[in-house]
Amino acid sequence: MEKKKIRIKDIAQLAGVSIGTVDRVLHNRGKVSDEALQKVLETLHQIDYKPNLIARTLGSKKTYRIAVLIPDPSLDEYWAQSEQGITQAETEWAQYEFSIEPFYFNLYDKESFRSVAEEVTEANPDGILVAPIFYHEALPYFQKFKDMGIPYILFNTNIPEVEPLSFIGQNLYSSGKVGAELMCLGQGGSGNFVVLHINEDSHNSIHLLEKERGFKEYFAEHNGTDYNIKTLDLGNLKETAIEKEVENLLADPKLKGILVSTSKGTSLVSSILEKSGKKDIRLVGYDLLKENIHYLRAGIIDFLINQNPKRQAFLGINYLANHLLLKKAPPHFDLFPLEIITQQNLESYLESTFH
Amino acid sequence: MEKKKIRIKDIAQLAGVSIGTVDRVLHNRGKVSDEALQKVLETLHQIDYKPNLIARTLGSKKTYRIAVLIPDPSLDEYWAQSEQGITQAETEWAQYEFSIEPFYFNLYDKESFRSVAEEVTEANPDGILVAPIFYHEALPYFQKFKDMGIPYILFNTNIPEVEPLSFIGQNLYSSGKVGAELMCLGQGGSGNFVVLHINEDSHNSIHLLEKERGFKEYFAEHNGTDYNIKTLDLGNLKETAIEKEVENLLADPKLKGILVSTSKGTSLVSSILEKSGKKDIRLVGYDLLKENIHYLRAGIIDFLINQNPKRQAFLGINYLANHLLLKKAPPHFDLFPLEIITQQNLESYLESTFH
DNA sequence: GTGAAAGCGCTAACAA
DNA sequence: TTGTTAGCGCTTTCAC
Repeated sequence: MEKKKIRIKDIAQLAGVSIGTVDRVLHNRGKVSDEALQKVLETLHQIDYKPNLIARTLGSKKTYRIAVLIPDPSLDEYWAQSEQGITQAETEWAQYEFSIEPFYFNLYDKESFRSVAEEVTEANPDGILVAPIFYHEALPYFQKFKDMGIPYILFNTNIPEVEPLSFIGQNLYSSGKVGAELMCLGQGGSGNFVVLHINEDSHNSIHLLEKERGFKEYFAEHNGTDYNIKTLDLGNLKETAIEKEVENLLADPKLKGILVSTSKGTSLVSSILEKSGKKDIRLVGYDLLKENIHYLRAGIIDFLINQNPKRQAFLGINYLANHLLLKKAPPHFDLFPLEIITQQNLESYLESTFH
Repeated sequence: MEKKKIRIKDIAQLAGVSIGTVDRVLHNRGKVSDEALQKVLETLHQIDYKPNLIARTLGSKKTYRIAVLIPDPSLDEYWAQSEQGITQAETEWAQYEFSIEPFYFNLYDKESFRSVAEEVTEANPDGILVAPIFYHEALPYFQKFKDMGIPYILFNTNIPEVEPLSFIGQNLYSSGKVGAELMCLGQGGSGNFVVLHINEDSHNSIHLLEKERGFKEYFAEHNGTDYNIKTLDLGNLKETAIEKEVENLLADPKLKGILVSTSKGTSLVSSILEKSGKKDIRLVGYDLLKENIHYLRAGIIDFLINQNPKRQAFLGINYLANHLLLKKAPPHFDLFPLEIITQQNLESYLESTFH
């Protein structure tokens, strides 16, 4: 049971070489003669050496630089919450040699993503945390990062084929199903239902389409034929135009419920629904934005699904830091639970440490 | 922006004393003259010193011992989940010199709590994590721990008057309200509803009574007079007797729903309800036990409220470790969100790293 | 190619 | 009561 720890010094002694040589072998850096190499490798085989990571980081003066590539937090409350998570992780790691360099792109501008991603490659960081919401624009950069040997972690939106070190986020297909379940809860599944995409380019974002797919699948699984699902994509319209469209929807007497696929869109639709005075439309949306909290309390929004952007980003930095500093591999996937927020459990989410 | 790190050495220089003295002040160990003390405290005030924990653990050979005082995990699935959280925390802190010593008592035997708590005091650990489910039996031990200067953190059940370093758990009053909300969702609030306490000594546990209080309060706030709430305490009965009682309940044609206040009780009631064949009774219970998961999937249970025992225990160890190692104060309260589990979001909870 | 030696920031033992 | 110093295990530099 009681294994005494083996140090580099011990290996050196056993192999009959110096500490420096062992170090060179362990990290294959510097030049080592074949003879020495063999001796060290052999003793390494015979024993179970576990490097003391604490000593390693203390001894090394390297400071790691992590780049964060996300939408500009000052333009969007959802991303502001992500940024909070990053800041929190930053302070927790402050004692070590870490620096976090933010790179913000415009949520509505693919070009800006491109140019900012370019800056990231120029900065040549030791690790990257990125929310790749523009699929096509992001792809080539991951190839670059890979070529440069820079590890990257994705959050919010996954692109499995770029093989990130880790993905942090939710299963959006399931998310859509949960949305549908909440839609039907207690009111049956018959009538007209709408999925609303607002404020993002839904064609380019698997993101929203996945939610839509799950939503429809739930109905297909659970209901007869007595329902109708409509999808509306208001991504490119101005606010007044969106308002018109939503009002049109609400005019439908058979409309039973709306799922809004984005957090910001949820606020917008809530305000329109409130103005309309209609009380019997079930509204399900996303995330604990200020306005959404307000409308949930007011009973306009019936349910929110929480994506927990703050914690997503927080864990992203944590995983990267652990990987770089302690060579500790993060999970390949960290899929967050699909948290359902209602009037009654809302406060418990707001009070708890991580929301 | 660019804060360079402050070392003990720097403080010593600024204060005009030696690093030994600074160390003594920081940890108030050894003797320090008032004059030196003042000088050091003053410079400490002026700067923001963050000790390098890596260097500290490397330099120190102290190994901290944390005692964990909880119900025997092998006798109860809920507590088995707590234990998992402890194990996980243990591995995360493994690199530092930490050891965790478990002390298990019998969930159904107050005497065993007493004797095991006695063992804890004899072990004289550096910190204690405890789930004080027996109120009266626990009280005197906290006094002892306090006298011995051992910090303790409570989870699951709070006893504010013993002034723990931290409490980790849920607001049970709100939990009862959420239970009531889920009870009424989509089916209105009229009819007969029951709160069932099973398998624990509810008189001695504020725990369950708080949930009950919240449950009733919700109805008082939201409904007219067209409802009826009954409380049933089956704590001391045998399984067959419980079964009888529940069957009696189910015979009531006006019965609309049941809230079961314990996780184990939830399983039991589910099996009875399933056998009865009644499909229209709404059942709300607690926690992701294996059986509960089964009954939720089968549609017998409509909603589960997740208390997240694993994470509660995990954070307990974490807070203790941070306190001991980093002198970092944990939050006085860490109130967990009241997570609502449905058929559709269940998998996302099971898949996610922390459940 | 290799070994020796000086740190990294902190603790703890020792001398003064 | 105070200052000095030798580690902790590893990295990194610098002679040889």
